[in-house]
Amino acid sequence: MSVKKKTHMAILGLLSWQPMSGYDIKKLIEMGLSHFWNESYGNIYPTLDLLVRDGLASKTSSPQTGKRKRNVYRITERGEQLFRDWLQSSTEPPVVRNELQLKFFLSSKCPTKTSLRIVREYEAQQRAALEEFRYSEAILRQAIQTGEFPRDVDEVLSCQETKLNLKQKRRQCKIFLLSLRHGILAMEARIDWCQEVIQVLSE
Amino acid sequence: MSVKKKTHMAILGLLSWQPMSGYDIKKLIEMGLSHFWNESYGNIYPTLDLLVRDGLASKTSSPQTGKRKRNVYRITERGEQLFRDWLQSSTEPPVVRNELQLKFFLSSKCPTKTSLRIVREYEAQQRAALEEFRYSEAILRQAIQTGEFPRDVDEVLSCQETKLNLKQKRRQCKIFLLSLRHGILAMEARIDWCQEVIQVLSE
DNA sequence: TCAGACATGTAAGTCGTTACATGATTCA
DNA sequence: TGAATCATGTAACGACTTACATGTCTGA
Repeated sequence: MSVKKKTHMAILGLLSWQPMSGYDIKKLIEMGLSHFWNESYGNIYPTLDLLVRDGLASKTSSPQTGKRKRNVYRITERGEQLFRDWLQSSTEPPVVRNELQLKFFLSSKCPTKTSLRIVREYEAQQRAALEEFRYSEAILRQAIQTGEFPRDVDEVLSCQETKLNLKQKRRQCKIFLLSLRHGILAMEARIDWCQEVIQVLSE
Repeated sequence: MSVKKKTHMAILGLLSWQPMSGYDIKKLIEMGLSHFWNESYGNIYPTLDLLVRDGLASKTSSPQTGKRKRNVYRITERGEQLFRDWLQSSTEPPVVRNELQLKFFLSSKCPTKTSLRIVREYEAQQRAALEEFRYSEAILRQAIQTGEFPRDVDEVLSCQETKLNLKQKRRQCKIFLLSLRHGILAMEARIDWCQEVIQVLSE
């Protein structure tokens, strides 16, 4: 059993926090991971089946009286083991395909204003995204300081099985924040780059 | 004819510089674009066929006497048009999947040293890549100042069809350099992030 | 002469998304 | 009552990559 399919590991990692349904997983990723990871339903549901097939997770259908049908998945011992192995394993740098950079590069034979338009669009996108990120950042910083976790953050952090104490929660929240910081620093660097381009090409 | 398949546009854009073979395209990408774009042979050759089929490029087989077989592709008027349309079109931000960030995020329930190991590996990777980039940067800066273009850079920039003058070459070289700068700024930001993580998690 | 670059291509597989299909429950 | 959200799934397609297959030319 090699450690390679990333979706498997992503889902396993989330299940290692708490048992969840496919729907939960999707929502969780949308809420807090979308700036570095994304999954579609069409990928999540089949993967959950495979995890069960391979004994890495177990499925509990819960059509409890009056309740909606819900398939809750729980990570198994083997699943935990595989996940830990993957966490330890080295990470190959991804093969990049950045369409905007491609456009910019290929604009070299066009008029300068073409290059500039491309870069300005990029800058606007980055600035807009950065604003949202900074907002989330402020909320998280507050939460870490005060110990008062906003509803949605708490949902992500909370775990019915093993009640987390405040210290554990704070640590998780810190990681959460640092993940966000990666996005923020990356965006700031991109905006700096845009400024540099505009300056150099305007000479 | 919509503007969507990125590989088509990447190849069209390179052909807009000068006629090339599939092999040339691959080498060119490996040499100068790999930090923001990549293509495999298994993608390039079929795409070239499609471009010809759609009238966006023309193929000239040249098994000239004594020469090796070589299929050279030339962009057509329609191809140029489509490429320009694509350059003008807006660029959607890519759906990201960053395995390292995923690992870091999912390490939040593990011991701190697990998170730290992940980040330190990342930092080492970035520093190694940065060093190479800085080297290329120095060469390009020199070239722009002196007007003396190194062999491989010149190969990328040169164009048998329409001889470029020094000014045009310098502009292309600037774009080349600025593309590199994007990579450099991104890497520096990532290294900064690693430092921040190490500091915060060591408290 | 033979390794390594040059050169082209295909078939199978990987890994994912989009669109579709279905239906229950909640709440305004 | 009907829109929104909850919830699960599948089939078709998309956009590649990898591995394979094949052969040529060049220069040490």
